[in-house]
Amino acid sequence: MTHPTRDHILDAAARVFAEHGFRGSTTRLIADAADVNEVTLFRLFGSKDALLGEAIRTRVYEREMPVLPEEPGDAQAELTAWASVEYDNLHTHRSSIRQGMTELSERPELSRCMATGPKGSHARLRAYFTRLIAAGRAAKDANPLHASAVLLGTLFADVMGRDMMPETLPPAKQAPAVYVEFVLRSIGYTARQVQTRRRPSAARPRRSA
Amino acid sequence: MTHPTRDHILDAAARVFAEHGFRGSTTRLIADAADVNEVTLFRLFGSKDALLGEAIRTRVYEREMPVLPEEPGDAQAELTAWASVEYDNLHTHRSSIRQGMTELSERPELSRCMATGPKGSHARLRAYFTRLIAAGRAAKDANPLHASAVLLGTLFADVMGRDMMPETLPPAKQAPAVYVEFVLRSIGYTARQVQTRRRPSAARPRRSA
DNA sequence: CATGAAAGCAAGCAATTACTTGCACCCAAC
DNA sequence: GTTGGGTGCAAGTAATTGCTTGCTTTCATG
Repeated sequence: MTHPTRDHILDAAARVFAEHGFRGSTTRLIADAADVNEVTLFRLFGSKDALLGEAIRTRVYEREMPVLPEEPGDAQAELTAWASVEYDNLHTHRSSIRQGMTELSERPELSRCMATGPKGSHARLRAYFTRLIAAGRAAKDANPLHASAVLLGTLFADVMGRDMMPETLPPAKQAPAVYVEFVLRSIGYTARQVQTRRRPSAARPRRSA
Repeated sequence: MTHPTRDHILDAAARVFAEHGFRGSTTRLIADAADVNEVTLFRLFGSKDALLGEAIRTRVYEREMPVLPEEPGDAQAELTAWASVEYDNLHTHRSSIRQGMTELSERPELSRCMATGPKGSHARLRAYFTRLIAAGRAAKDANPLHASAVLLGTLFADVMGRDMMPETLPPAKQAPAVYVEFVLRSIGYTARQVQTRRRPSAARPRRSA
């Protein structure tokens, strides 16, 4: 209970930042949003830079990322589940992400913490595709980096563009599933049961080793 | 020659906007970039809003868009050519596009002119895929809206993300071709010569009707 | 050369903004 | 009860920013 208002202020600062960006987030605006006196901001955080820096780091970029199974089972289902979480994540933070992207040129110190999330997602996704291909469940000449770039890129672009032009996109509820299916088709994914049909009743794929 | 400096100033304003956004584009900064006196800006354009509004409209969003043939011929080649132009376009204006996206909430009047470009691209692309499918050159159950959303989205995301995390993307020079091939695979595209192999020496596809 | 439109220059104004200071207040712990 | 850490409040400061004003300079045209 040393600082009961710190979290509260950081939340408010992150909200204001998402809406107005760095320059637009005046200390008055943040203080009003947090319902504290403007002076309190400076006493607790020292400066606007420090406050917004901590707010952005802790409320936007240090979020948990979904994981993919080590060993691919039902790839369609697993990737759809993964993509849905990623999609919701992106959607929730779309304003902050937009603002953060434009701030990159003026605040390069944010660059590293901004990129870690997507980089991690890409690494996990590419590894998953690599395993899928190695297991012979997708075309041998399929390129896992391309598949990952396309799937992640499409999710990202959907979230960024939907507000402005929703009619150019599939319905939001189906979007992750649609994109996953599209990508799996391209890499020539074959479902497990088809692959292992010879063995009797292999309907339920084994869990990861 | 009524206003020899107008164009010059608009160019400079667009450059400053791309780097600093609306709030960051002070009239002093624009005047310096255009190498004119600050007062001239107000005499010629009236206000910062009017100046930047015209600059953004004319220098960023009223650009020419590449076209696709009415009748699909060599879809791989045609789409790659189209995507390359679109990609370069996006790349050239990526900073302005980023800035514009964040400004949407505060300057909704820009929304319409921001969306026309991508909406047009999407419409053309979807129509092209529709014809390709109707011509029996792609899977009958392929969805042209999905294909268009994925291809455009991937191009967009590539351009937006490459500065920050290039290692998660294919090399820039190959990117458009890679994405086109990936999408064509997914919709089960079959090249013309394969389709019309029965007729003798139909190597060169006919031009559009 | 004379004229007039357009640009430059110096100065300033009012509003905003990040940040500071000094003081009063509240409330839990000793 | 009193002490003390944290907060609110009022006021202020220096810098920035959009925009204006008054005047001088430039320069192509008649």
